[in-house]
Amino acid sequence: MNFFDQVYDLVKKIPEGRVTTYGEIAQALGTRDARKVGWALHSNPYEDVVPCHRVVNKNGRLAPNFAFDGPGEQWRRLEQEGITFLDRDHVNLKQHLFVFDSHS
DNA sequence: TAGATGACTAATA
DNA sequence: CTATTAGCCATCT
Repeated sequence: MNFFDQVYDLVKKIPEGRVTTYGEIAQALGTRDARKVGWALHSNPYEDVVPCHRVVNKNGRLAPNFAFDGPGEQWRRLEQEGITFLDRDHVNLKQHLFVFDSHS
């Protein structure tokens, strides 16, 4: 089980209408490097398997909009799941942040 | 092997 | 809130 698979496994566990941060995933995996998480999603997102659109940075800001099918695609998917936004690029973390129980 | 890069975070201004 | 710096570490060249 590589780091990548662990990341994908966790991301797949994020329920609909929820989002989480790179830092949360990193900690849940016993590391502190959120960059690795970002790199994992960038490298092999297992498209249609891993809901990477539910992963945002600590500020609630979406990843670069061009990281998916097209600009605004991440936003469209999230809104469709019931996620509320502060603006076009920021999800309402306060309401939708999902935390893994691995590190309490 | 070394240096640059990056879907990040935290501290500081 | 933004901008800058530093820390982090796998991957790329």
